[in-house]
Amino acid sequence: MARKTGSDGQKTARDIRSAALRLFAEKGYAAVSMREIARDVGVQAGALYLYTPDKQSLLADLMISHLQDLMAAWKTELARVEADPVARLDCFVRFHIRYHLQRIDEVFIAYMELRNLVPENFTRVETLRRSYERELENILAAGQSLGQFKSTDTRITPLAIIAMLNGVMTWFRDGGRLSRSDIETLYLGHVRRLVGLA
Amino acid sequence: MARKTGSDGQKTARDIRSAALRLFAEKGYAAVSMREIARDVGVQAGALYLYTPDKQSLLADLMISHLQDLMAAWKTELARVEADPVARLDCFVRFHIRYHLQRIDEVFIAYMELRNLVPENFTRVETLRRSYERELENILAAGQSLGQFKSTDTRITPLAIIAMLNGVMTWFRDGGRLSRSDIETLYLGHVRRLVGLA
DNA sequence: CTACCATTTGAACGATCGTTCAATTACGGT
DNA sequence: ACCGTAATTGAACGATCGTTCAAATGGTAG
Repeated sequence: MARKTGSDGQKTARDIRSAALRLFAEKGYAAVSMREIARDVGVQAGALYLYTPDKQSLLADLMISHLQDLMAAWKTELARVEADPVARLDCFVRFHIRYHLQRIDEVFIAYMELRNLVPENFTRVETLRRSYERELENILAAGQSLGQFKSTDTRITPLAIIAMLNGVMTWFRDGGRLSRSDIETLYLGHVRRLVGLA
Repeated sequence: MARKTGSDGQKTARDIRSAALRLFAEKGYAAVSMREIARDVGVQAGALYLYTPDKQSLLADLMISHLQDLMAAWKTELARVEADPVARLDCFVRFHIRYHLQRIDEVFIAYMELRNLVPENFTRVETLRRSYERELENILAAGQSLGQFKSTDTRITPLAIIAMLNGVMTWFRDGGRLSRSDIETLYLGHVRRLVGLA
């Protein structure tokens, strides 16, 4: 028994990625076997290797894709906003929350599975994260130089803000007391005050 | 060959805990074998079972102990502070950063290894975390009712603050540009502004 | 219809895992 | 010195892991 009726390589590829993403986020990379991913997709473990060279590449690819997509999406969003640092900060906060709340599993692995990357992949992921963080740094630096934001450490304050925003992804669930829009607004308030805006 | 000269059960117990803590934090629970922990300590894997019923108990114990110690330490600290919410908030922020910067591995596993707990242990850990979070909630609620802090969501704002504080543990290293005391002061500034102070 | 490529299976390899337990040795108290 | 308990070893069990690959089957184009 081999190839099955109706098999579709492109669909299988997508299914593998999405199963891996979900299972890695839920149980952790090391705790999820290739057999478990395969079972979830409905194939045998050996089939996965037609789509990924190995387990590590599967994880790295998921993480790197996420960060690249994030950056591309941010750039698109940024292009729609006026150059004013206050408007950009608002935009960043809302974007970050909205984008990540739609990709909770990606956020999880992007932050929690760094330990499972081999050095080369770790470096690539770190570099991508760093460039995203630098976007917020630039906004804060511009706002501070215009006297709009309080003068703070422009390397540390962005880290603080992003950590705070990312915290949402650990507890938020649709159907709770607060809507996604509520969260955006609440956290925008936190951030605005934190940087010294009303 | 069996018991070795100079063996000391109490020392071995301590060594096992500290090796497990370090390795779990560094590589993740699922990625670390009992053999690796044993090797680190200088015994065989079978020896670990004199000290812990199983691997899961080792993890759960590390996490639960940490949270219990944290709460005890916080209560001790709190007893030294006047009842003023502003003073208490300051105290909480400095305490949280100082305490956790001395226990980076514990923080790591307390947040990153929840997924690897069996339901019963998960519940116990969640309960302990929740009671710590409630301490900050109480401070904020008191400060808001006295008009000292801006009126915000007293469930969400503490989560935001703790997430932000915990972010420090992912990047701080001694010997960098900022000292621990610098970090405390910087983050206290963030938090004070965030709650509408200063 | 045929040939070729795509897709999948299932068996197997070498490796490691969590855990158990009988045997061995060390230590301390009487 | 002797005995009982503590501490450790090392072998082994049953299980699972990541990965490879030859064989088998499906689908499509000419």
